[in-house]
Amino acid sequence: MSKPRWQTRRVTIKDIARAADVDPSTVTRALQGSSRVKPATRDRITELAAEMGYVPNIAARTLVQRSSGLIGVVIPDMTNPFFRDLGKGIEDEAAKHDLRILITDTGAVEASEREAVKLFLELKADGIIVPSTRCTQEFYDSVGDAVPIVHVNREEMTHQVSCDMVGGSVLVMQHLIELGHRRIGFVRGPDRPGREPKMYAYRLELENAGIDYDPDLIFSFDGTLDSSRAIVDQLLALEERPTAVFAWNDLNAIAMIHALRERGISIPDDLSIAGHDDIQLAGCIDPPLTTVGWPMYELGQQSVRYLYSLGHGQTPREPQLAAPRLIVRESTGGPKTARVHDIRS
Amino acid sequence: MSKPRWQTRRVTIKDIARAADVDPSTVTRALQGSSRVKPATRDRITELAAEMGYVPNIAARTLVQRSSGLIGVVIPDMTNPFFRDLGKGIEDEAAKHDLRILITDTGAVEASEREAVKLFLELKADGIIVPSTRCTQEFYDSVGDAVPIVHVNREEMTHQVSCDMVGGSVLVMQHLIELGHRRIGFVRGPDRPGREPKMYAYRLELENAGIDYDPDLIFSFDGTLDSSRAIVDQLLALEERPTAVFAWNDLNAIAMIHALRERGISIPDDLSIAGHDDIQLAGCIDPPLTTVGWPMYELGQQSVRYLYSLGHGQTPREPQLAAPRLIVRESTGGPKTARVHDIRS
DNA sequence: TCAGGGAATACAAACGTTTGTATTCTGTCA
DNA sequence: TGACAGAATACAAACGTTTGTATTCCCTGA
Repeated sequence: MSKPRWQTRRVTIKDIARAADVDPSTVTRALQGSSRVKPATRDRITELAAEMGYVPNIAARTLVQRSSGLIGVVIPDMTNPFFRDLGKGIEDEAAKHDLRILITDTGAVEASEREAVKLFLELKADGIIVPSTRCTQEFYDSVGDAVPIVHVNREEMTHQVSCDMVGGSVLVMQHLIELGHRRIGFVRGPDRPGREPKMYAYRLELENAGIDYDPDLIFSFDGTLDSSRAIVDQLLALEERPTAVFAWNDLNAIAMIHALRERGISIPDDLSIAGHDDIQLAGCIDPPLTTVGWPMYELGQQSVRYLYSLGHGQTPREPQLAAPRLIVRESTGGPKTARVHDIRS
Repeated sequence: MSKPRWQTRRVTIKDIARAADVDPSTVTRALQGSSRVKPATRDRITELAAEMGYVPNIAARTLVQRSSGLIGVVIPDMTNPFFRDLGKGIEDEAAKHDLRILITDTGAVEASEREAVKLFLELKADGIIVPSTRCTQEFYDSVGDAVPIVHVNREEMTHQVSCDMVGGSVLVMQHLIELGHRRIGFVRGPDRPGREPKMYAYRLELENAGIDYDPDLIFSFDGTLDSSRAIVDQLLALEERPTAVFAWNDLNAIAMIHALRERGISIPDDLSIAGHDDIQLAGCIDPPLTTVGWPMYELGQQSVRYLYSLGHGQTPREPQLAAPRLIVRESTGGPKTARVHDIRS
């Protein structure tokens, strides 16, 4: 294995020190703008550093400071638009604290998530943010308190910020029930068993409306297109079909709409469909999708603030749940231009 | 600022050494499975390490090894499904070389991309992979050769692997022309001026078919929904409308289809539309979208192999262009079940 | 019994920063 | 002129690994 030409020695603080004829510690202080060094010297050093193409060595800094200034974000599926705004919120808020973010996509695989967390631990990240974890609280307990970890949308975790999932689903269910639907299908997804806020809201609102719960109307979605298709087949095979379906998310809803239309079912005339997440495409498919949206950007910011308080030994104030908004579009018989309902309207 | 309880001293190799009554160097070698340490000792140490909850400090290792075992991936828009498979390919291939990957989403902003590259440089990454860069070759020249950098889909860059963009677009154009279209619209996107393989293929095939190039049929897409909508307005305002449009990508195509239908245009009867990328949803919108797909996973693997050869001073073999496949669906009058054409069929 | 040799382990320096403390310098005031 | 304060800078240790070399140990064979 020949010596790679890439690992040629890079410019270090010592090199700059030598060039500027000062001590390395002065260079450090100059570079971090410390008032302990004379302005003239500082300028000379800064200029020299730029000139020489100095690139700080995070590893060395991390070693002595025992923290890297990095926040790790562990995402199950980065193509889910749900996480894009979250990530942006995290990044912007992190920047305010001079923190930089690094992302890992786990493909929603539990083992990858563990690997990702381990990686960030090894990197001495200042914090880790985990939306929609696949691992258990036990795992997170086991990694100890080397670093603060904040979960997103996992209310059962110790440190978390979340959307008001129940509230969002309640909005959808009330909307469907107000439209007169009595047989409402529900698609359940990869939630942790026993912790299913959407399902909880579904049953709650059925009960409030005096509608009996029918297990035949519960379908299971695993995230794949095939699974959406299978749900449609299952649904159409029912003797007494539902008149509305609350899909797991927008991708699931869109795939189901497609499969239903292929089989000659008209949306929303024969069947209403509501999604979840309000992805960008939700408004520009045919028919446009009724769905629930969330302030993910703000949630991202919140998660960093929470992390930051944890990291500084403060007890973070109880995070309030992010409020959902219902966007009524044509897939449930809504108007051509979407109508938006906040939770309080 | 109270001392964060998180930075409590962690278990180090020295701690293990003390517990096992050996020298730190022996612990290192035991942990990396060196044959220089007696199997019995090795087992004892490994066990002890696990027991004590040892987490390696990447920073320290990076410092002495002058490389972190990390590959940085700089993605313009992580929600673009185009990059998901690429990322997976990168990750899997990287794992074969004991490298781990870290992702940054730049939001397609040039300045963020520079920041991201800088970060990976500071982290002493072993390599950087940049799909669809927004920066110039000059910038990448300026960062020097601290680390190998491989670009994806930027044929003008020194080190790159790419899809056969021209070939893909040729497939689309030939398909449309074979269908009898003579007025074919083209949507141009954020390509670097002067380097527009799609545009090149568009004009090439027009010429081959003896069709005059009409600048009125060229539209511009900036990645937003509004932009797609604007294109539709512009298109419909034409005196002599196109009968087919080659969209910039699937998202653009889907948004255009929606806007067109809103205005009463029937797809594909009044207007055929072809997309680009073959995202997951392309097959399950209405009408299903004719598009071009790419072996992104393989391309991801290829990029790591390329990186690896660079990093080891080998001249990487000329990477062959990844071959496109045309998926003909209903949006250009294709059959109910998609028909797939490879470039040689 | 001892020399020789390989296996196993210990030693020590190095990686590039940061930071607490010590030192030198400069100018001011008595 | 000399003492002193404060500014500016230098010194040196430390962070946690890795790795080349040196040392110790144990066994074999003569």
